[in-house]
Amino acid sequence: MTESTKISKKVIERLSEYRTALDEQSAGEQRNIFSHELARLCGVTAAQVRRDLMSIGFSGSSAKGYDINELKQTVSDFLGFGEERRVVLVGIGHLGRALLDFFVNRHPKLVVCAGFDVNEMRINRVIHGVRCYAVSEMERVVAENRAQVGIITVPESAAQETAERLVEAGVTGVLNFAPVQLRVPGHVFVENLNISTVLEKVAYFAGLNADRERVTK
Amino acid sequence: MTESTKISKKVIERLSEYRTALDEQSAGEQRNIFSHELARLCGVTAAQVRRDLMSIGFSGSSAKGYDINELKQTVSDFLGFGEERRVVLVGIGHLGRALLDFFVNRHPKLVVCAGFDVNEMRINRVIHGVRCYAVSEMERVVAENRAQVGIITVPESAAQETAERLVEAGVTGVLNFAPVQLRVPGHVFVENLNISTVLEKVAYFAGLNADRERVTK
DNA sequence: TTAACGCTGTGAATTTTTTCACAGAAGTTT
DNA sequence: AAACTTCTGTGAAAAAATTCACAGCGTTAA
Ligand SMILES: NC(=O)c1ccc[n+]([C@@H]2O[C@H](COP(=O)([O-])OP(=O)(O)OC[C@H]3O[C@@H](n4cnc5c(N)ncnc54)[C@H](O)[C@@H]3O)[C@@H](O)[C@H]2O)c1
Ligand SMILES: NC(=O)c1ccc[n+]([C@@H]2O[C@H](COP(=O)([O-])OP(=O)(O)OC[C@H]3O[C@@H](n4cnc5c(N)ncnc54)[C@H](O)[C@@H]3O)[C@@H](O)[C@H]2O)c1
Repeated sequence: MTESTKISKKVIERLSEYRTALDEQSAGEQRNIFSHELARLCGVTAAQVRRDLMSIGFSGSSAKGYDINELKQTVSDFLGFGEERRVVLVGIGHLGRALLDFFVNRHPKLVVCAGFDVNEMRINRVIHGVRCYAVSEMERVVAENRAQVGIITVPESAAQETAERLVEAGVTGVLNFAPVQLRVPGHVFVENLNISTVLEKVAYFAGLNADRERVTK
Repeated sequence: MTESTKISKKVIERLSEYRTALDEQSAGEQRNIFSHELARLCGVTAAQVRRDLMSIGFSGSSAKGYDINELKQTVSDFLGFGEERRVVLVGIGHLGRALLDFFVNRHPKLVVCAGFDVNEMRINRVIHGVRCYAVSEMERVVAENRAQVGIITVPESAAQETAERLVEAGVTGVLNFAPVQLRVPGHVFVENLNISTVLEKVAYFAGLNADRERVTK
């Protein structure tokens, strides 16, 4: 094991955002960036940026700030983008297809290498550039591709069994869009992304704000 | 103002999850639920459930736990689902259509009442049951519907202007899927949901886990 | 050469979030 | 009716995340 101190989910998320922001900037001619500039791009504080970069041992100069290319490289390496990471997607429905369309050829290091579905209509076709298979082939295809990440966009009722199959096939990280709590072995990382929950949260605060406006006026 | 103490985003998110979990349970005949049961359904601790419910002033009985119906009602009311909340969606592309399909008639109190796009092909049509308009009609339609929430699924380059239009039209909460930091007035709540970031996070931890497995074995 | 500036890196303080741990309630058993 | 059991509600402790605040450095200006 190479790692010294464990780094939290929150920090990883922000590092990913820093990298994305820098990528978008990179068309520009700017070679360096200050913590407060990066902070503004990502909607966090300058101190937070410095802390996060400190936590991965990256440092800049007080006069110039951070070297953009070096920083991108360091963060990419840290996130494990030194080599391609393979991702598979299960459930090629509305959301699954949107994600395929979005990720294919978009990300340099995360490549969606296969899709799976139970629907005959989807099987053995290439959708948005990704070959789709029957779920019965999952074990083989995941292994052949050495895929570590699985995206679950199947109906809620099929999510648990899908997770189990993915784990069985060798996946160690799952991004789950179905609104269920998956039960997986301890060595598997699961992130549940429940879009309804997020929307309900937005609605709640939208309501508070609307009320406040009404009162204030 | 009615509110006593402010409740954090995290708590709101979990409350939403509790409600969802209970809804799914509700087919069952169980009338009461213990904190540890609800906790398990939602992947949190029992203490957390009790704390969260305490924070909205809901209490159960030590013998029976919480009354499911009462709890659903209380949480729903707290989240502002006493009345219908109107939502509009801008950018009827791949992701936008998936979301329309998903939310329409799915949520009892969050109703997507209109969609907007610049593409002629989408305008003045009904997609997944939702009427779609030209963005030039946003002000009128949002006002007529008293929509408080806007979902942004336009390309990154159009996200900021879309946000401004939405806010102008009266929206006080925005769920933004474009990977940019929106600048909005202080009375508007913005939640950025960057799916790439989430996937990168999953990939990172999947990598760690895969490494660990390899070492352990 | 000296002074001034604006930044980074980072202990320390603060705030936020989570967990602990237990008194007291309500039911059950003996 | 006493002894158990198992839960909730909640102070208090602990842990995690964020912010403060400033020494020290490289750069520029005079
Ligand atoms: N569409 C959205 O915007 C959205 C938003 C939030 C959450 N979700 C969640 O994402 C999931 C998918 O949503 P959707 O709208 O794309 O649904 P969908 O019905 O359009 O697609 C589901 C797909 O999964 C396939 N499928 C069913 N069982 C399967 C199995 N056992 N193995 C493999 N594939 C299987 C179906 O054939 C179908 O193609 C659901 O759990 C939903 O709750 C969707
Ligand atoms: N598809 C996904 O799974 C996915 C995942 C993560 C993030 N996103 C983000 O969501 C956004 C949309 O993604 P998509 O895949 O649906 O893209 P898309 O190109 O399929 O859809 C974009 C839609 O927005 C419309 N549009 C463009 N400019 C507009 C404007 N000014 N006003 C109103 N409508 C406008 C287009 O006509 C099109 O219908 C992008 O910002 C993308 O980065 C998408």
